[in-house]
Amino acid sequence: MTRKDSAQDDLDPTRRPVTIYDIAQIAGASASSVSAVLNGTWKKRRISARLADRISRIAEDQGYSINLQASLLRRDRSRIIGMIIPKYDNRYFGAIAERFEGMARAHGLFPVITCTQREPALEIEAARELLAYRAECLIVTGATDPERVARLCAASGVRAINLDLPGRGMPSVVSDNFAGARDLTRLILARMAQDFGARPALHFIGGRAHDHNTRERLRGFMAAHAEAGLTVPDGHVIMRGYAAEKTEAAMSGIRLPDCAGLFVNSTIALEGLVRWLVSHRPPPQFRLGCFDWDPFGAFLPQNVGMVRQDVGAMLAKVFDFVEAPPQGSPLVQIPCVLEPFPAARG
Amino acid sequence: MTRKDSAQDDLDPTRRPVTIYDIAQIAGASASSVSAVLNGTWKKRRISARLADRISRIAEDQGYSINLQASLLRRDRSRIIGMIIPKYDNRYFGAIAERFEGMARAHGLFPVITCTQREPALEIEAARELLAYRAECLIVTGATDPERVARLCAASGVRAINLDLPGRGMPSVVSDNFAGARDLTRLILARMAQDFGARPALHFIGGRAHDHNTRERLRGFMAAHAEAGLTVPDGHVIMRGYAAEKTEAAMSGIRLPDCAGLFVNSTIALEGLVRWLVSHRPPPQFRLGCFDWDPFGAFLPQNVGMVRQDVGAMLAKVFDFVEAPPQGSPLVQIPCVLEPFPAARG
DNA sequence: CATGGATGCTCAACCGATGGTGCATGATTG
DNA sequence: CAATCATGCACCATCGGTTGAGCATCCATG
Repeated sequence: MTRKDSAQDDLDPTRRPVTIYDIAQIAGASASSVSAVLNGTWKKRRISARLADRISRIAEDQGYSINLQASLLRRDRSRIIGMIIPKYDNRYFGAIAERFEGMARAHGLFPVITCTQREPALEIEAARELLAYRAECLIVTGATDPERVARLCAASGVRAINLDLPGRGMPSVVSDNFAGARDLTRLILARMAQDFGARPALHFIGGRAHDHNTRERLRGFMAAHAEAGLTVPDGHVIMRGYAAEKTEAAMSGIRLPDCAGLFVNSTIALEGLVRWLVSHRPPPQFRLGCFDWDPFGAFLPQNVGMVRQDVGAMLAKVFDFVEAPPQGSPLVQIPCVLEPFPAARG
Repeated sequence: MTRKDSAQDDLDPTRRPVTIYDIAQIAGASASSVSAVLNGTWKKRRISARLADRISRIAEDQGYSINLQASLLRRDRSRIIGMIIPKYDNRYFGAIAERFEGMARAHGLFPVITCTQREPALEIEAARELLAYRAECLIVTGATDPERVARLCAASGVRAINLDLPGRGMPSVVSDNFAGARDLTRLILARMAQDFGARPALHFIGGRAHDHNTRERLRGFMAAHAEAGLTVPDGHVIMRGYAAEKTEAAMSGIRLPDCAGLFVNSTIALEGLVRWLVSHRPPPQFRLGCFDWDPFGAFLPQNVGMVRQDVGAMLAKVFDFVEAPPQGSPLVQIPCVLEPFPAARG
């Protein structure tokens, strides 16, 4: 094989990628013509179809790949849309990431997602990096300190949109956590009445006391109790964070009554609960409901229903804001979907 | 507020980001000095600490953010490492994405992940895009056509590493699907013998017949039957794809014997099975095991165990290859971890 | 006081693509 | 046959950093 078969002789790691100058040389044309042909502006620039054809062919068999670094440097828009997200590995955030990518592509944007492990330092770091790549817009999902990120973006003139958690000074799209939690609490109470003829105040487990979503859900939880004429004792609300281990430990630390109902705040907390269930017998009369959805969560026999956040609707709203920046900093609440499970299963 | 408070007066979307030239102007220094100071090479370039300090301070309060597009264009390395992955929204791929990001950052690389929905066209598209961003290396996870991607990368002189599925012509890191499936099959058979005193040939459900992993797992499934002196009837192997709906439909299409054991090939198939279980009664004597792990899968009462792929070990090997490109195209198999669940639960 | 070496900084050529401007040619018109 | 216009292309500045090379200045040395 001679050196000339360009795209074929691989293996050489020192070979630099083909540029428009290489192609210009081969075609006996100028780099600007090559550029025009390859980015589709050749008609406007009055390049002949003959030359356009020749250049396209050469680019093809040289395996040309545009250098977006260079292209974007020159252009005014990067078409990069960034997202920072706490985790990938649960269904809620997994679904957000996946839908976000799909919708971004559908809008002709290049999505870059970074996962920040709920660590404030990583969030800032990730935001900086996305800004350095000149992202046009940043979607800030479930951030611990969205305002800090918002300031960073504002300083660079980049728009930021909050998802999942609200923040001052930027548009936010969140679930209607209050209504979702209230409805779920009602459901658990109703099922307990139906199955056990009793309606004790429920326990609330998981999340962080200062987290907006947890607060809203707790508010809904309380509202449902209030409307049922129930008072929730202090010890019934247990918020030690989102990690599964923390929930597992918390469960070991309390004594549930013989007839108990549990409001589980997130599938991660549910995972902890489920670990606890392996080694401890649940109370004889036991029901639970979970805020957030997981396909397998439905198969816990005591689970009466799950609240599913409407990821599609949330992202649709986010992209509305991307397309048409809103006035001010609206807070949009998207209704959740309550999925009750069939009764009488355990 | 006067116009001079640079980083503070936000809101103006037409404002261009601050460049090293702006800073040079303010500092009364040259752009090259600013560049040297801001990228840490100033000592080597014999810039005085005094000037370095002044420049740093100015950069700080101008809210300077380097334009990586420009920086990377000039440098030889992009430090971008790309990954294409079929989905985010199951625990296996979610864990891969999350670990990958963490490890990439630990190696000083910028991870960019793209999710391809198992669509060959999207895979190629995504690979092209990552190459256009001049990624230094591409991790190809669970691709439907890894060789095509490999050719694309080779043509650009970019290294590609296969993860989860092997491919010719590039290093591959995959699970030891054969051993994992064999061990899981043994476990299911043993539990059925223990619980029901019977050991019928199991059913295998989920996956695609031409998928490498499915083939290997089927081989392990068969090997375990063979060593137990069992023959697997033709109708027992049902491979109609990975989607949950397909598994659900497939389950409705077969009649399980009264004493049945199921090898479920992936948690996605398990999700389908679980949907089927809602509306249909399982056979009176029923056990299952699942290849792939999910925290909630453990709570299906008939589930005797799950095979967990060792994502940490797989990615560690991948990054070994990233750091030190191997000779040739080795295929590394990483052992899976079988997690048996406590017996006597249903 | 010439010589040599450090010190502190600037100049200018890149990296690869883009697009405004302008120069030849050939075709068309008065 | 000159004037006008369309056609087909090339030239070159530019985007924002990076970096080899080089120019002053200052201090120490013989």
